[in-house]
Amino acid sequence: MIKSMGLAGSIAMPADFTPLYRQVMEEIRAKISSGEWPPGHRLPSTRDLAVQYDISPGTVREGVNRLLEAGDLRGHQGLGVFVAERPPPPV
Amino acid sequence: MIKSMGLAGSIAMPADFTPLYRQVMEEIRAKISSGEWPPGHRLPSTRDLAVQYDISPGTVREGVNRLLEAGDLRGHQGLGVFVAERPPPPV
DNA sequence: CTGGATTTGTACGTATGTATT
DNA sequence: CAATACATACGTACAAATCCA
Repeated sequence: MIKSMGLAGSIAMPADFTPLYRQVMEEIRAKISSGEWPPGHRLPSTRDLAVQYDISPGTVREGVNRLLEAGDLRGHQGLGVFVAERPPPPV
Repeated sequence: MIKSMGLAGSIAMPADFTPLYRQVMEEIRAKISSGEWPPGHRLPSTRDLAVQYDISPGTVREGVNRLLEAGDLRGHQGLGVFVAERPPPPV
């Protein structure tokens, strides 16, 4: 689950803070690794993910963009974002 | 050089259109490859690059973010963005 | 065939927080 | 303390592609 922690206006930021967009990446990668979202699976729309996580669409997009760049996901305009058929090559 | 081509309001979009943020990535990678920006070199600030390219800071950031993720660049808050000392591992 | 709805992709803008000089 | 610069988060707008009634 993604917790925004109410950063704005908070007194102190925890040392182990993980940015929301990175939490999004972790959530998605976890679902892929666990098999909940197998290769070819279509993800919920950006807007739906934003509603689910209670964060802005732009922040979801930020995380998804990096997974697209990394090769974990494949995006198709008008269709959706899908789990890559072949996992990205390890570093 | 980055040319925005005046997308908004244009009659037709060229088939070989490359997004502005990708042109930014190419420009930066070209300067790194050519040796103009060697490892450890500090890049101009995001704002300065935006002025140079005549695009918005957010779009520069979009390209820089992906190069940071890919390992080509290293960012340091309050300091700037630097060419990575060691090039990212090839895919 | 046409038009609307949906969804990704791109671009821009604003605000705030954090780190360094 | 002030200025600079990156990092994050949110928001808006429009274009392009797809699907479907």
